[in-house]
Amino acid sequence: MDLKEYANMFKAIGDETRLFILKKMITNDELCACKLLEMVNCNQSTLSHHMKILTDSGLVIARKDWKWVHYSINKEKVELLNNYLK
Amino acid sequence: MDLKEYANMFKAIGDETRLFILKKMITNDELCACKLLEMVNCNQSTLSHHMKILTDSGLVIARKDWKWVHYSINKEKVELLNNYLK
DNA sequence: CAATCATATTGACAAATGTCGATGTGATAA
DNA sequence: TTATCACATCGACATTTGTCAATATGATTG
Repeated sequence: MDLKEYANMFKAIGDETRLFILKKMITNDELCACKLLEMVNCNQSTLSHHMKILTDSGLVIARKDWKWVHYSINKEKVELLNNYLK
Repeated sequence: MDLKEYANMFKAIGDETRLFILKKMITNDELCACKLLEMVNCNQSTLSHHMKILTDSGLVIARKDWKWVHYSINKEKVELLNNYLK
């Protein structure tokens, strides 16, 4: 975990929609894409794009189950982020 | 402090150069622009631009003294950021 | 097989971003 | 006054970003 990766994680949540999603995921354990789509007020492809950025950053984990994808927080990475500016 | 402001703070440090600067400022109390310029490996106007983004976000405070501008962490805001994802 | 479902990918676009050189500003010094 | 200093602003540019409609994928169901 170097500076670049941290910057990338901060960038991932430096967007209102994605920060909203991450907040929801903190209190919801797991959420599938369709549930998120109801909450988020954007296009399905846009949501998919946002989720890719969040998972690529490492902050979010995607778990495929049947036809659904369940997203959850990567607690370890969020913890690292919370401690990085101390 | 609403979602938008938080997203904006995260975005401010979602850039490698600016995250580097903020990290330096955590361990250095106050730094003037010219000191930062030595550390950062970018153009003076570029640095000025980055500092504006950091101060606009609220994470950094600028104090003008003679011809120098001294930048320092806004501890309160950084603390809020550290607690936002819990 | 064809149809449906949840999600991903593609292509396109306007808007935002990071960067630089050049210039402006406002204060101090000679 | 002119020159210098520290920093900000402007103008330009290539790159990245967020967004959507359309289409693709891959698994399930009829």
